[in-house]
Amino acid sequence: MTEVTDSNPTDFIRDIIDNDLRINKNNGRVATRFPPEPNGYIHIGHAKSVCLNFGIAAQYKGTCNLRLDDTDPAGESMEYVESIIRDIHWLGFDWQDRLYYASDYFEKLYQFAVELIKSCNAYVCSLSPDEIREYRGTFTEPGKDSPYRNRSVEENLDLFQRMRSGEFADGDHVLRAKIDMSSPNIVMRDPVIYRIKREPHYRTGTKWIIYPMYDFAHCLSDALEGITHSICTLEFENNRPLYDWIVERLITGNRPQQIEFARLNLSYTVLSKRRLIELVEKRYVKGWDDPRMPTVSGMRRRGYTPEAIRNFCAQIGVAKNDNLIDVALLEYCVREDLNEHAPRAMCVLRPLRVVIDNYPENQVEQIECSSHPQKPEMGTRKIPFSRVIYIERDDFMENPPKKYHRLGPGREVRLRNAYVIKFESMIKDDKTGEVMELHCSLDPATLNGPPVDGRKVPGVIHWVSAEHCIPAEVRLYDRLFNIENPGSEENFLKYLNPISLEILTKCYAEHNLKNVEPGRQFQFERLGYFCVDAKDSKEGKPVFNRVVSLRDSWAKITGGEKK
RNA sequence: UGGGGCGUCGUCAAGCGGUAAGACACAGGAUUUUGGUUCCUGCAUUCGGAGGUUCGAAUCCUCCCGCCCCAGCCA
Repeated sequence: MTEVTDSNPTDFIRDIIDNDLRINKNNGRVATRFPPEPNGYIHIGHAKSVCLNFGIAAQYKGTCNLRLDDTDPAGESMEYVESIIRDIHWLGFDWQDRLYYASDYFEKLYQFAVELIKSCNAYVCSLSPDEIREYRGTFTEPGKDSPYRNRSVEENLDLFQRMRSGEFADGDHVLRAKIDMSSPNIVMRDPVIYRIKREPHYRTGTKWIIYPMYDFAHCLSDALEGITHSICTLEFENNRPLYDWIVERLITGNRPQQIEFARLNLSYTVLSKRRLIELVEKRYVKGWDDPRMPTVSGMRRRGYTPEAIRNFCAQIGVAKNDNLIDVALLEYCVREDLNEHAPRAMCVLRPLRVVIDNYPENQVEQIECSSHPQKPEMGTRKIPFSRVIYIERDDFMENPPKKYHRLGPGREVRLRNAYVIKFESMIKDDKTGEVMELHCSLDPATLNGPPVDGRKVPGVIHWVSAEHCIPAEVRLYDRLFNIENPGSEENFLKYLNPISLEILTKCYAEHNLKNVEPGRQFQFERLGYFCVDAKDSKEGKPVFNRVVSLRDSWAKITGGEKK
């Protein structure tokens, strides 16, 4: 885990906290929590919330708890809990000993429910699910009171106890808060707060047959933990009156305050858990950590850094406007971080063989080059140069367009960190006409400086020595969807990008990349930032994931076709 | 349709009655052995619209328009 030292942003939530502190609310205490349900992996949208909650705690010298909101056994599992813990730690945040589970509060929550029954604020309702819906009314018509609304406290207590002990089938009864069936806010029309569900819970097993609903469990969990500011997303705004209603009746002293902000939407991807689960389960991606996924584990495997993600979250801000953040901002944030920290290397993705005719057959020269052009402190490495090298296929064009700076008939280019070479001839495949090999000559005086006669060589291309390079697999990723806002489409799968992954198996990398640490990032010069895949790399045969390409102003000029 | 929320540059987002920050994107230019980095420069006379209050309004008032959320025994 890295220590978070990012500077503090400002937003409307921090304004509220500043004001609370000014009036000494909660005795100047600030306590937040991040409350995921362990039914999926967390994604970049959760990261926004993680940065907000943990960031506020750090800024105000308060605390932020991690609480697993596991009140619905369906779909929840320890695998998800473990992934959430791993991902938040990786992002750079820590909750010390404050790891909590809503399921640890089940007994307390049950007692709270009993209390609510005793104060005539809750009742057992025996309507069927369909009937409950009918009785609820609509946006324009008020609901009707349940015929069970006025059961006696004794009967309610008895029934609720028997719900717990397993006397009834799922759906036979529920516990409801007794509020107002004619409330214009549908959430307040006697909401269900406990249901019978015969489903084993990943932590409590078969101990419980009834489970509290979110609205009941969440606010009380906050209160039990002494949370001061309960930050959640906008869709819970309608639930805030219920949050307050419950807390007012059951909690004395300091009560937590719910504050809502707009969830993150990112262009060209989806962030709803339902849709991400669908991508995983229907195998459109290779798992939750597929490098194309916007999950934290997917981004980690892709090669994103925690710093980049945190900085992104700081850049996008916190407000209440619906938003669709341009994925270009995320890419900017990784480039910014990796440009600073990733050592440079050379790798040829689509090799073209080049023979330097005037270079001696058995000569090998070790060229020392820096690992970072602006940071000498990052050191140097040696790269062998020899008679036969590989260059990138599209760094040669037989009929180059105007302004093309690379190799072509009659042209010269600089080999990065090495000599200037000049095109002499090419060998083509008789049948296909494809260029198979180039023959060039080098200018021996150009290793450490420009040509002595003062001629300009505008192009620089990367290369590897054929004899010394190592084979590598490189995976190029593109956006998962080909429309800006797939999340707004019901049939979002229709817009999956068919070429979101391109696997190149015949790449050649400089020999220094032979045994690299999984998870390490490099800049492959002129191409982009690449990360050693932590799962599929083999000893001496690394697999590289492209994190993000370099900005490419040449591609912009030529129409931006993908490399 | 009842309720709740939101409308400031292409995308985010400051602004809290004193005359529109910043970031990304975009467009130019300089430097460059990465068509990278870095560095300059440009980019809302106007804040969803219309009225009103005021010496002065994105900020206050009124009406209108648009978008999002809520009718799970999900969270």
